Amino acid sequence: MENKLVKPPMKSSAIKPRSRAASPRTQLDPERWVDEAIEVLAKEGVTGLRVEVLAKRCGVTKGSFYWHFKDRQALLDAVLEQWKIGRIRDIEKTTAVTPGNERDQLHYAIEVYGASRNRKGMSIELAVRDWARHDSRAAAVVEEVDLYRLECTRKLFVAAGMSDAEAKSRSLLLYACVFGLSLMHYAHFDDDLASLKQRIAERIVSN
Amino acid sequence: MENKLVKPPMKSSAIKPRSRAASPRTQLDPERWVDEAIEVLAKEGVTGLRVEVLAKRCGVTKGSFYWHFKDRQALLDAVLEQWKIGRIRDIEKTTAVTPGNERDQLHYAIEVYGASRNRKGMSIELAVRDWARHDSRAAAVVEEVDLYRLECTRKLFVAAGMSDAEAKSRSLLLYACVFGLSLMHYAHFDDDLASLKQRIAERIVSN
DNA sequence: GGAAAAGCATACGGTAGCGTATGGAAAACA
DNA sequence: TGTTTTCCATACGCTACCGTATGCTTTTCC
Repeated sequence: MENKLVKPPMKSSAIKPRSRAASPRTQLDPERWVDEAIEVLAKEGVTGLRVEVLAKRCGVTKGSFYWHFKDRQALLDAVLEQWKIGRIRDIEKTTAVTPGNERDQLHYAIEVYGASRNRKGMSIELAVRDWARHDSRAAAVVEEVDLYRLECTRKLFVAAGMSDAEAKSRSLLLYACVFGLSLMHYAHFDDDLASLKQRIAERIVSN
Repeated sequence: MENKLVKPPMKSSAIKPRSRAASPRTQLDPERWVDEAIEVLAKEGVTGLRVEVLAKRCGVTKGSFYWHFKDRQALLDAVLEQWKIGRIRDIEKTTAVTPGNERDQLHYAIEVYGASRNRKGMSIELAVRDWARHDSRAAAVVEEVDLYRLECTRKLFVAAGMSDAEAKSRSLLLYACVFGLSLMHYAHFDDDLASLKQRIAERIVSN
């Protein structure tokens, strides 16, 4: 008893935190909670992220939750942390400079968010950003991620031959457009949305 | 009794819905509720738009609310309707074609949202768009407003001498960027955010 | 001035959610 | 095997909501 930690020990390794080697049985949840929480966050937003709802999704009750987390806020913090880690790792993958095809990478960075695929990722993105409008913790994380992203694509624009000032403005334009598009409802604005998006991408990336 | 209407009579005129000409006394609230609701919506989001909270803000109790509205959903519908009306009227004002200075109008349309002013308007905008992610009614209204906006700026781009296809893509780029920027946290990305925004606006509007 | 309606307050039942307390089962350890 | 620790279920009190019922007060109308 008296074990209410903000974060449980998290015995390092991914599976089987126990000492023995063979016990794939009841499968206890170290960070399963956070993964499931992010799912709910994407679909319902922060306000829909209730501990009793989450527990039901995990097939357990609140009792389990409050053993792993001090309170709801501790879960929210963990969600933000995991989201940040994941985003930064993703950005590094996408924007690692490979001299010669920087513009292709920029196009890829645009497409990766825009399409039907990665719909879930964008849902999380929007949920976190809306969250950030009311919560300073979330706002801080979003700022961190944004600055990292902006810096990464800025480097790509510089590597593609642009001035520093131009690279900065293009970098901001790129992400603003990506997130903005995901916020709009323009499905009936044109028959050929693909080429519409293509034009936009060219406008962002080209000289 | 038995007067539960989805919308009360709304005796046409703006003030004094009564017949007599002189009774500026207790000030009963026909659409005051909706105005106040939009305030709350901007600050707390749809999920924060509770009838008891709203009633307290209006200085009354639920009893009053449920006389004016059938239920919470009726208020939400009224909010959406009023938002739509207001947006469309605003767009018409901003983008009315006055031959010769279409590009200035486009720049103005960008600035009008971007700056410190109109912070409240953008809060409402984002709240409604987040709302639209979970509610089909809100989504329909957002789509309507978006298509109207996109069409208006499209005409401006055409009037400025662009091809139809180019005008469409620029129009979409414009609004995506405007909303996207309001979603990001880039305050520390550069010392001179003003010229950064200026560059972006040029990229959107210029040839 | 009195009846009728408008506008609001109060009180009630019901649900959902948070966090706590406590006990029980299963695993780990000795 | 027995004790300790881990992990989870159940039950509780509390608050914030929604929507309804009912009654009171102020206008409105005749």
